[in-house]
Amino acid sequence: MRVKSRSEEVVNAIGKDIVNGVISPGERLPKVEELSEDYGVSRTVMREALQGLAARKIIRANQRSGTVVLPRDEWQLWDLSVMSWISESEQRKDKFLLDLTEVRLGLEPDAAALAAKHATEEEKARITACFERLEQTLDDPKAWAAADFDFHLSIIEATHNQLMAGLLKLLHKGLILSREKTVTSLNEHTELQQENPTTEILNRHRNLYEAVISGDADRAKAVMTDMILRVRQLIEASQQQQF
Amino acid sequence: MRVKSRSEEVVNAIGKDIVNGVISPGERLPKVEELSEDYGVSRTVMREALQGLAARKIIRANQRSGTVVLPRDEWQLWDLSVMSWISESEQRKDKFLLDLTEVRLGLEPDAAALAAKHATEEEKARITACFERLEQTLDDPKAWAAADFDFHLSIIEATHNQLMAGLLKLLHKGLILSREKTVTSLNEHTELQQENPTTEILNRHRNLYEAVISGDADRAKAVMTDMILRVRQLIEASQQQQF
DNA sequence: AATTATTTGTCCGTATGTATG
DNA sequence: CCATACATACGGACAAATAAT
Repeated sequence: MRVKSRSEEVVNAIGKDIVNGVISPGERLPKVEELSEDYGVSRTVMREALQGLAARKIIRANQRSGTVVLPRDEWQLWDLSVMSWISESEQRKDKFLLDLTEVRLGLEPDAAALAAKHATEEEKARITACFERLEQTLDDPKAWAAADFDFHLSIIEATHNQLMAGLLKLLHKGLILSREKTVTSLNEHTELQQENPTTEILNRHRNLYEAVISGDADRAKAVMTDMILRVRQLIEASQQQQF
Repeated sequence: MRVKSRSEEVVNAIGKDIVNGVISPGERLPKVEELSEDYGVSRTVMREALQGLAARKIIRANQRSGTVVLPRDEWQLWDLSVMSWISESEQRKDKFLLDLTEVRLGLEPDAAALAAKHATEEEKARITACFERLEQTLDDPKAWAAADFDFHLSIIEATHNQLMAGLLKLLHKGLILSREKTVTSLNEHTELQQENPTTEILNRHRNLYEAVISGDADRAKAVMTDMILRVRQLIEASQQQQF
């Protein structure tokens, strides 16, 4: 396992505080020397940490006038660290999951259509292998989640659009983060709502799989749209229920 | 204007070299001391620069074994700096512009629909103001481009989805970068293709504007889709022509 | 308009940690 | 398990920018 550097730790600590409103946009951070004392690291490390936050457009450093927190709409949300801080934030995580799903709804059906159009034989073979893994892990939720991730990934990477692929990869990682941090587990919830959800879900995946492999872009798009709409329903239901 | 720090300059220099294949994925960079000598900066600055590249998943630093360039599919493409390097790369920029447009096609129609559904009175007023600015700048290409950017932004921000808004903002900035670096200017090209493109384009924008203001989500989505498909046609035509 | 004070930005000598052979 | 080579971390000094006086 990869061990986090000191500056990464500090980035996470300060980043979480900012996301959770402990420090608000517009406020000024203490100067570097003070911060480095607070967090028990050298100025070098603290400077690197501040640069990490600045790269994500969360703070801006100005000579003499100090370092300030930038307004929320400037933050670079499409970053795994920022996503993890939001996923852990009680105030933010619900809206975050819905927003992610909305973006997914725009992109992933198109990605499926592109994959149906452009997948090479090699890519189709990989998609097939991923689907077969899905069939075999119906009874093991953890293995199924991993297989599901790989299945979607194999389709995403067949789009031959690196920008879209990178974005959807990040989005799915965000979804996983979001699910991990959700106490009222979505898995448990789906089990409550339906008698036999897994075979129905597998059939949806089979539809998608067949559409992509057979090169039917329109059907792939439609099936993917349905799948995500279904997920959104479950999320909305699960979030309603909390009150 | 904001002046770039030394480390930012070094990030750009090395980043461009990597994007252009001067240094390839898998290759190892010289050690920090050597690099800092090559670029005429201190080790501190070079370390900050390397961290900037590492944050974008372009390199990974390992103790003892040194710093290596990561494979392309790990790079964080959704970053303005990375986008600017690609936009300046002769080998990459054409595909990049098409890929961007494809992502736009997935997202922005949905964003328009969301805006039509959720825009507040205040946001509608801003959208109206932006549209009126469009009407008034028909004869000034530079002012029109700026007004166009703001018009799209005003719709994007009415989605009430910060993730989508941040993404589309970045995407539009990427489009601008891409256009700036394109020698065979798209503007000139459109003028060659049509007699009177500007009024037709304005009418498309009026359709979109009216749909959003009247809360007609389906129409807003359809009009936006048409607009982007039209842009894609022009891009494809312009890129074909280069040979 | 000039000076000063404060804070970030830069430099470098040194020490420590860690993975590789 | 040791030696080596590299990134990582420390801290004191100075440079540059700019808000306040």
